Amino acid sequence: MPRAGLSPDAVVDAAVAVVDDGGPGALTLAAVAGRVGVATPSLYKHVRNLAELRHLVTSRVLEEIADRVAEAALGRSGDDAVRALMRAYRSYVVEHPARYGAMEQAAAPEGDAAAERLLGILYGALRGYELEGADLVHAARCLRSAVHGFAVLEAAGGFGLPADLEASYELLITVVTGGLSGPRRVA
Amino acid sequence: MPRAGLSPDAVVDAAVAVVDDGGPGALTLAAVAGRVGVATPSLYKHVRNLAELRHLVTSRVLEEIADRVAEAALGRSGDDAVRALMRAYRSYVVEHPARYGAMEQAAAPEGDAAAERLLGILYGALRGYELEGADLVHAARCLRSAVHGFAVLEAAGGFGLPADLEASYELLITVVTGGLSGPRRVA
DNA sequence: ACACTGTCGCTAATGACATTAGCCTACTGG
DNA sequence: CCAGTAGGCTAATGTCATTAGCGACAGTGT
Repeated sequence: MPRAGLSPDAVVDAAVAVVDDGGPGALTLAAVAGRVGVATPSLYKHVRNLAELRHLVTSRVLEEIADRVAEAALGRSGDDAVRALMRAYRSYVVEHPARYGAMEQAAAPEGDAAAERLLGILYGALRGYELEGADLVHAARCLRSAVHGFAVLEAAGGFGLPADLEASYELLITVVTGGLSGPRRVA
Repeated sequence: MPRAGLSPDAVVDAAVAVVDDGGPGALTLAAVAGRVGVATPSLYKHVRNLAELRHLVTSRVLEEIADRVAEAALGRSGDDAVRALMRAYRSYVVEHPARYGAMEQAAAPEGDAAAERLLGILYGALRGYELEGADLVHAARCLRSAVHGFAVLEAAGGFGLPADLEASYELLITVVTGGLSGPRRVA
């Protein structure tokens, strides 16, 4: 038997592919093994178990989002940065709804590097608003809620007709930028 | 063997209880059967399968949220109504995070009555803003995104420290009400 | 009282998965 | 060339969902 030449990364690649066709529910070790042409137990040489594989998948997805969002926000600041970030975020979800949905099954591990990075980018985009301490934290949470909420609903088909989703999202962007840049200090 | 006196509703009750302790991942037919003191296959007399049970659970949760939110918004209008609605929504999530999380595994069936009702309440709360047609739809989507996004993140422990979540949510309320009542027509 | 019928619960069996144990062999460094 | 390890495999176990088929109990109409 020739070696399959697997690696943890290759397993995650395959897992992502499985999710892409078939949706989050299709992510099983059997499916991944089948895709890379290996018996199911062989995967355990590269991945601790299904739970870990799921975490690796969400880390991968977070990395991809962070890459895209970082590039979009690069060289921008204030409302402009937040707008670009939000649009880039959604563009990922629109392109890979199944991947985004896959994250629901395994939250990012505490202290996950990709999650931290994405969060950092988000804080960076808010820098232009000159928020301090707790206010900055609150603003970041609002931004996350808005972006993630829309993403989850759209990825899951939670909105009725897909029509005009762009316009809805533009409104959300307006609401968020308007609300976070305007009224400081809400307590 | 004395009858257990089950019914679809009773099965959903038990399923919700299973989710409450144990989290969404603990929802299995075996666990539900054990809780009501019945063999697993007996559940099929009341529920088509696990997928349907999950849907029934999400309908139940949506009903509970709709009840709470409807009462909160009753007799209020405009920003006041939206504020009350948002606070009531989150209060449910804080009390029953596992139930809320359980909805991720089974989106509301197309045309689900509870989902429609909740959506209707939401539209009702926005009535005070005098939005028309597409603008109203966009506003509703923004409201849903914000509320659901925050809820998902909080229920999943997605925010770091739980500290000050109240303040963060109040900011979100301010952002949403400010953004939706102010600038009509964003196109 | 009594048979009748359908409802509801049970046991047995099947099949998909995850996971573990233990074996065997292809590479890799000396 | 040789040894050791990494990476694959088969076999076995346990949990679950799901289906099939069996029996008992409750309510109905006589």
